Amino acid sequence: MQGRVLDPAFYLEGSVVDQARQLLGMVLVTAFHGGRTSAVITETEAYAGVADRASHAHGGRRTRRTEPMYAEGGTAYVYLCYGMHHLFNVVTNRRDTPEAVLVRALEPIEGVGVMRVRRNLPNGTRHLTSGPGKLTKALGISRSFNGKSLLDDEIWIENSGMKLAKNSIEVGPRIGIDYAGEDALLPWRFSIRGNRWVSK
DNA sequence: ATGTCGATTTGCT
DNA sequence: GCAAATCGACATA
Repeated sequence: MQGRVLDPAFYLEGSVVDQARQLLGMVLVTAFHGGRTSAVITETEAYAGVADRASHAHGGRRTRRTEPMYAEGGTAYVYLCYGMHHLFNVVTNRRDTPEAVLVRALEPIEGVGVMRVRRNLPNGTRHLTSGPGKLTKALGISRSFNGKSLLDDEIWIENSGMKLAKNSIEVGPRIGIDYAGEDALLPWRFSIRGNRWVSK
């Protein structure tokens, strides 16, 4: 299944909610000295910039940590969550418009052996990449990837060309953002219906 | 199958 | 200090 690198224009046009939905079915690839790994994006969430109370950039908050969210669409935003998990986001929109898509789950394609080693799960298991903290570990995404361009050759996204039917996309509220008040109810979480590789 | 809890660091108050 | 875009270990049923 040979995909094409996603057109840079994808990251710049349209709303982040649409982009989160469209990223389902696309393939996230990492390639560096530790090996090459790739996996289908099966679950995403949209974080819609300064107006979204769940977003790290809410109200224009701009710190060392959130700085990559303000970069041009097509940049990686990787941050440490709960002091131990790296979470990977795809930054979208123009510079200084801080929107991002959190990638919450993947279905492995290439490099399953490497993923097992990185995750320290020697035996067959379905939990390799079914969560936002797990998938970064499996693909070797640490904070050194923070701010990297997705148009470069260490981490990028390929468009498989597969078009998902509307009824094969499951929609719901985002996870773990109870602090966001009413915005916690927004239907901005997307996953491939029936796919086993989604978070719990 | 479901529930509780500890880990561990960053960024705010 | 405290809560956080989480995970895995362990307990109980």
